[in-house]
Amino acid sequence: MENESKVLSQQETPLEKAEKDMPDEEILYDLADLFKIFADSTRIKILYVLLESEFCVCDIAQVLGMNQSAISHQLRVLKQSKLVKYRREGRAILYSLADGHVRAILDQGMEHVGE
Amino acid sequence: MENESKVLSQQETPLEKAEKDMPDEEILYDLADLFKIFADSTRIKILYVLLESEFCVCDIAQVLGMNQSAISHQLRVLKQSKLVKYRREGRAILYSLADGHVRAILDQGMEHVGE
DNA sequence: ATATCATATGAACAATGATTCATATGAATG
DNA sequence: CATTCATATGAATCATTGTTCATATGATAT
Repeated sequence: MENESKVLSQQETPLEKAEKDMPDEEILYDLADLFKIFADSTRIKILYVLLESEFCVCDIAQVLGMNQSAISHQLRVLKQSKLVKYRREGRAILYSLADGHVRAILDQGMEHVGE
Repeated sequence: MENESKVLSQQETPLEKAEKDMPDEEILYDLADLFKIFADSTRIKILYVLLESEFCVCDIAQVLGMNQSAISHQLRVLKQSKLVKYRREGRAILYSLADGHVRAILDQGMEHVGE
């Protein structure tokens, strides 16, 4: 007759299961890198501005009360991580959100922050 | 007869709306701080382990192949941000996820990373 | 009580990253 | 074509942070 301890010994332990279910190292790095983008209040502010509409660099800088260079550097980061896209309009370059994931991630975070 | 340009001039511009809809500075800092927690692959790994079950510090250290001190330091960060809780069991201290938000945030991030 | 095991803590170090300043690029306009 | 306006880039600086090493705390078992 099978006793419970014997059955248990054939199953994987929680530790083994945790190890087995762990995503690949590379995926986890990518995930951390994604959250790094959201881990700066300047970038978060930029994303919130772009939730409303597309804007040029100088408008974003004005709303945030920061200099143009700082915003341009951060837009570069956002561009590289495919969270924003851009198009030229006359002299200006208009930035906008690349897709709906940004809003989803911000909203999910806000839910935990609680407001 | 109301013409469209007159109505438009009475409405707020996208820039004004973006400014108005921006959450308070303090909230945005809290949000950035939350994402900072997820912005490190060691902490992400710890959270993934804890998705499975509660574990003691030494088990987590073993699974991740890191020394005990590093894990303890990171658990401190996770504890301070209310993402994990803990209880004593004999000599060991067992850590577990504080609530379901952790899984929700990780899943949302994974969706963008794409796997 | 003392030795042991699990965890926490503090200091030090290296690495990363955000902002500023100065300057370069590059398109548009006169 | 030269000037101007908008944006990008590079170097420098300052702050933050993850890890390690050494050690402290604190509970348990002999």
